[in-house]
Amino acid sequence: MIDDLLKCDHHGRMPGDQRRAQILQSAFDLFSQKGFSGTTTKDIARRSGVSEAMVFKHFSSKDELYAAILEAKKCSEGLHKYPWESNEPMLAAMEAKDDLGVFYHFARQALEKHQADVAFMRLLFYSALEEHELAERFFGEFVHEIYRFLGNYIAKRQADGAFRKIDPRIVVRSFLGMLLHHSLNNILWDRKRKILDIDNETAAKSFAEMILRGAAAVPFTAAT
Amino acid sequence: MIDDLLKCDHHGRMPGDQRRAQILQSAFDLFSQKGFSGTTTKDIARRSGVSEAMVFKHFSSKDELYAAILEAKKCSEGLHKYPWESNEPMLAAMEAKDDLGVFYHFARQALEKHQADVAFMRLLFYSALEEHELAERFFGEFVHEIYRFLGNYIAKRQADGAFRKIDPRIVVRSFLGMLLHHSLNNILWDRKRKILDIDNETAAKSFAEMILRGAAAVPFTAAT
DNA sequence: GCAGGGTGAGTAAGCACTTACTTAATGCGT
DNA sequence: ACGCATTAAGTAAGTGCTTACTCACCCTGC
Repeated sequence: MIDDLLKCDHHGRMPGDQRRAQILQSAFDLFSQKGFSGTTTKDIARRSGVSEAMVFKHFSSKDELYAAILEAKKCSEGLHKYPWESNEPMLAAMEAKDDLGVFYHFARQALEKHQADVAFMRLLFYSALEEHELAERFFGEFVHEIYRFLGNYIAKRQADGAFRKIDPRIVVRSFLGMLLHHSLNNILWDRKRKILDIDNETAAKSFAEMILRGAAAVPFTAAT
Repeated sequence: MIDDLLKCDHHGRMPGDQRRAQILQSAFDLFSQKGFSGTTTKDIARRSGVSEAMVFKHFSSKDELYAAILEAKKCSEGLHKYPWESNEPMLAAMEAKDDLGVFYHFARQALEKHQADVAFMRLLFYSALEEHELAERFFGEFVHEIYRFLGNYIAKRQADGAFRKIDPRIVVRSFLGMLLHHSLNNILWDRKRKILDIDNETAAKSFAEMILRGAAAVPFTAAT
């Protein structure tokens, strides 16, 4: 996640930066599993293979450790921050006004990301419930930008006459709802996929088609 | 919630049942605010206006207190458990094969319930993250039943030729996604309604129309 | 030889939970 | 209507353990 080099379960000494990253990673794993108040600094130390004192040599408090995780995540996300960054197929579809393609590739990227980063999703949920200000800001900025970006595209396509008259933010909310709820089911409530077991491609395709039919001005006919 | 009589901040003695209910309510409020491990038995006692020992006279452990909350909720929900119980307009719409009415009244009831019971929603989220077995069972049964009920209706309407060929569970997932995500925004991430501020009627209407256009066999035309 | 990674053994406060005890209500026989 | 036993509501002050956090002091590789 943060740094793959730290995987070596090195018994002896370790450069400071590397040990710091390892502690960060251990804390991340544990916070995402058991929440902030459900995780002890002793647990974090044990998982990092060091004494508790080392944790406090790198981070002055448990709270600071939490803040450092979010800071690290914010940076490490980098180019992959939004589902349209480094998503060439989606940007190409936007250019070509291929609405189904736009929604499909957006959905695909989002679902893959949720699946690849279950721990981070859990952490975000915990911090939303615990009302950690940093997480709230993180989520606020991120979601706001998605509404802006997708909303703009929808408004433009409404002007083209492709989409019916409806508040674009409602379309975005519906679409994100499908994606997030699907991921939430897979992460939290139905991890065994007992209710619905479909792969990301099928899900992305279904949700894209659903939202497109839902928002289209003229009856939509599937390519297949 | 559990019992309104307990509102009296009665300084002196109180009948056992009443005090028990009061402690249950305090614990419910605190668990939903700060999670299970974020809440102390001392907090619960203070909020109930009694000593910690009283908490343990009524409930043998913190875990049992948690279980008692879920048990109490399970019963108190009663007739209002599912969004179609005591929802005459929706059942009437089903009878009349008024698909828009079915989705609208379902959505309306669900959104109202989420809004009225924010604390319970938070508690369910916490317990999903904390993987409390009782909460998982609670959620599993509930969601499973919703998929069965709505899925059946959709399958029947597919047989009528009203809905296109698509796995009904995907339609249900899309629809529940819209509703839950909308409530989640209002409860957790966008409590100030900065991104999207619409009332439940508008939301229910929009989502119902969206899912119906998304799933309909023939192009849907709105009544308005 | 010394900077910096690393620790063992703390500390004070907080945790879930218990014990030994006091106080207020409720019968109930006379 | 009274005294008195019984019971239930309530608590102060613990129990042993865990928590976040500290400090004095080792090593070891360069």
